[in-house]
Amino acid sequence: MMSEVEAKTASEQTRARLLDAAREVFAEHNFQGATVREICRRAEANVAAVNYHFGSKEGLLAEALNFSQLAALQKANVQADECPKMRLRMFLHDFMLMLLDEKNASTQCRIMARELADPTPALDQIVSEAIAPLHEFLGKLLREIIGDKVSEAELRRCVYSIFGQCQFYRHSHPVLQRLHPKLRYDHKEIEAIAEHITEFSLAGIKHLAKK
Amino acid sequence: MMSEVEAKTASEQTRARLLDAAREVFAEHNFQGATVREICRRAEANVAAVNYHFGSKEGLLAEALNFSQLAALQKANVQADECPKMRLRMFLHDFMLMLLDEKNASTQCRIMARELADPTPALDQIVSEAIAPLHEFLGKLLREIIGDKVSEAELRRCVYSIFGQCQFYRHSHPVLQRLHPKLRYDHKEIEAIAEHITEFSLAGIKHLAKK
DNA sequence: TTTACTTTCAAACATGTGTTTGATACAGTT
DNA sequence: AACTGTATCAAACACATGTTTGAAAGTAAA
Repeated sequence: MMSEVEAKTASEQTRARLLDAAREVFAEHNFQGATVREICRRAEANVAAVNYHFGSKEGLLAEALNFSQLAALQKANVQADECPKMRLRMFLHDFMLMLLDEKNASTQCRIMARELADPTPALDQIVSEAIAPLHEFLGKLLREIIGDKVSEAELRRCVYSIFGQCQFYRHSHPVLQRLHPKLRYDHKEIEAIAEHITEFSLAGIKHLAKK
Repeated sequence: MMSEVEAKTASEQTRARLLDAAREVFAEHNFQGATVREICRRAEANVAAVNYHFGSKEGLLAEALNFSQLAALQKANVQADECPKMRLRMFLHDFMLMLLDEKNASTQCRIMARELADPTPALDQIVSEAIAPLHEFLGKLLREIIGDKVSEAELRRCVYSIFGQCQFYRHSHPVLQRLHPKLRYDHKEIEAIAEHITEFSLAGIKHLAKK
């Protein structure tokens, strides 16, 4: 995930530290709940630093967003020399790892999840830069599997069905933890989840294709 | 959905007005974002009323939660004289109506969705009183369809797959609105969604059962 | 070194928050 | 009518928030 603190000047370093800290705090609390003071405390910067470098708390959030990992995932998938079903399996595997692996930089996903629940102006940016391309990507992939018999509206609902299953494990994590306290999102569990979603969804898709 | 303002004494009426207003405001903002002053303004009560009648903002939230509609839905479904597949279809239809119909009292669902994103002590109550029974209900229903060949863990993932699809339309509503501004959750659309989830999921379940 | 500019800092500002207070109005009982 | 416990109210309290300010420290070119 690479931290950003490798810049040059002292000013650039504080900027980078602020961005790192902001990603952490925005991932832990929603926009309203995250405080500038907490971010600055973790970045070891003065409270005024956020407004000096980013204009406002909102400006900081906008710059803290980073979708490069998500874009890379899609690019690698498109370039992979595999059949559509296999690419769906690969995508769900990589996507769920990104979504659930705690050691990884899923901070971006967490921030996005919080924006869904309580939108700020940043959601427009997230939708146009990250979610819309992602939905288009999966739509095209499903179209390769499903053929031309299925309407555009039905295809879209299949995309929703898949992302819905994926996001459930992130959104409902607080609930699942209470229902099954032993639950841990380790590598093995994540792969089992991805495999389940793949099988479940492929069956659903095929059924709709031949109906 | 029946408002609660039909009580006896003046004190009970303000209590009821406060609860109604609280459900509205908690549904619109998350717990932190909802302000006592806004609730009291809508209830046409004094700011001190919340603490007088409910002890605190948290106490108000705890009393504002109400899962009777959800429980009634399950009870009716269990008592229905239909085959399991048909009961799944009925459940998803009713559940999605409850989840998405804006005219209906989906305020409870909205509050629950907000608690998922940013848990407060009320989430424990929500999980034990509403979500755990709901998951158990759907688990039993799926077991009737899927038979005994599938492990408990796989069955649970099927439950997750279904609820994931359902919740997606609520959680991601802000996103879907931006992606497809013409989208409206009218009765017809909700029924189409429920039908899609039913077909998609039944295919997924059957596939896992015979694997 | 001097100068001009950028960056940091402690403090203050303005506002919004949940909660408390003490007085006042109201209800029902005697 | 007088009394008593309850409910309402405006005001204040205590605290947290994002942001601004003006001075101090730092930086780099002349």
